[in-house]
Amino acid sequence: MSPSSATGAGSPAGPGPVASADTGRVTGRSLAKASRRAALLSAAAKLFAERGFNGVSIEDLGSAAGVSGPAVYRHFSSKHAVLSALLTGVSQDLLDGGQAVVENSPGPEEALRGLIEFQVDFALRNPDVIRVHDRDLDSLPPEDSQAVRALQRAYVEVWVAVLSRVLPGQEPARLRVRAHAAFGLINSTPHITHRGKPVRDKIWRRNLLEQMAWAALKAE
Amino acid sequence: MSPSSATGAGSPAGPGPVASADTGRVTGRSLAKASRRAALLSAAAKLFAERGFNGVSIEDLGSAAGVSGPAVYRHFSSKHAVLSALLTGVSQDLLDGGQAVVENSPGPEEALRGLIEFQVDFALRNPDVIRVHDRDLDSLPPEDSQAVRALQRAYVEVWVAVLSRVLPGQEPARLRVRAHAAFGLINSTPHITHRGKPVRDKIWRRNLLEQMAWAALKAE
DNA sequence: AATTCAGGTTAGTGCGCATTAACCGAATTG
DNA sequence: CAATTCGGTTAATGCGCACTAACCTGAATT
Repeated sequence: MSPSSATGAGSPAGPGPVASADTGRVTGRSLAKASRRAALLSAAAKLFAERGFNGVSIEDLGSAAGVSGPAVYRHFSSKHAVLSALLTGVSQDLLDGGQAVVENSPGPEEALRGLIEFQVDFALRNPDVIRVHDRDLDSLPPEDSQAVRALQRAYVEVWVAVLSRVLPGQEPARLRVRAHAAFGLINSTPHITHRGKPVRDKIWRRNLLEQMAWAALKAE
Repeated sequence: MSPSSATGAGSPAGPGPVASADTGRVTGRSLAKASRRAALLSAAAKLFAERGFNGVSIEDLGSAAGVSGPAVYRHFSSKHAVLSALLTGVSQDLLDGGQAVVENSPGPEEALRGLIEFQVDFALRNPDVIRVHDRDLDSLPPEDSQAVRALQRAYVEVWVAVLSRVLPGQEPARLRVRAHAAFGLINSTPHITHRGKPVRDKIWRRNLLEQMAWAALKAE
């Protein structure tokens, strides 16, 4: 439910997870702060997914995390910064995870399988974040959204690199369309999910999506 | 570029395209009015796609259609009504088109092929509307969005009915996931499209998406 | 123990923007 | 050729909401 990493980007550049601002000490306060931050991001994922970025007020956000209103500004410099942190975190996780999958795979076919499984797993586990990402990325001020887009592009290129070894001789542009199509296919389930209820983890759904993605990517 | 039908829903229930409100006469004014309305819907599709429903003001909308500000209220009862008309129109078009395709097909395989081609064609021609539909459907007040969702569901059921003849014996729930996945795949291209520029109609793109969709739907 | 500081709180404040009011001139109508 | 209706205009109006101010309290630091 909660985004796994989602560090950085709250204050200008967080020195590391869980540490007091000036001294590097790990105090009781810094722990509390970190968990507040996490709670805020988690609430944000849920609320933004349900009602959209503009449908959620700072007050909503705060009280969903147990504090109320402007306390949010002790953790994020603006409402946009919350969204930014959320999307940056998730994009980074995807990129890291994708790279790890490829590195640990003996060959391109296995890598592609691994990427598919990874993406399906991610989409089924975090439908909220997927939805927010699809819908509200453009709500960010350009400079913020560029960072997210850069991560996104890098992730796509991970896929394209693998695809170019599985389907040698295909133009990169074609491969990029293939990758995007696969994302669209795999990420389609959040649209079925009815308003925020966690998708019950039917295994057949996971398998079906994997089969379809594989078939689509290898088509022709 | 402009949505094809998109009648109805402006005033409570438009009696028919292009006719003076009270008398059924086709006067010069009613023509002008109809074209204003069309211009507004077209502008709305473009602007909403670029900036999102909440990123577009009534003023923006009006001036993009050559009139300014509150004149919009002479054609739509509210900003939401504009979005509603847009999405209702497009959903109706899809449903009608899908049903027509199925009716004119000799058998299930041809019907499925036809549906795929129809959807790909639509997605490549109207990326704006696809994007608005994906992103801003939840910005509507519940009673409006239900109408759109109903049309959407009906369209999905057209696909499911065809799929159940192509893949006999599969549970409807599985087929529904397949249909949604196919939509996700096919509708993925608007996400590549860079900010409103019309997608140059590369044929290979169309063919590739059709191949992938077909492969995905028949997978396993 | 005295001091600092960080995270909360509750009141503003100000702006953007949807919607409404009041008014106009030209097409439609009888 | 009056009377009317309609689509347009510009000027309020009012609300929702992001953000700021001022203040409070208790943990961290010394």
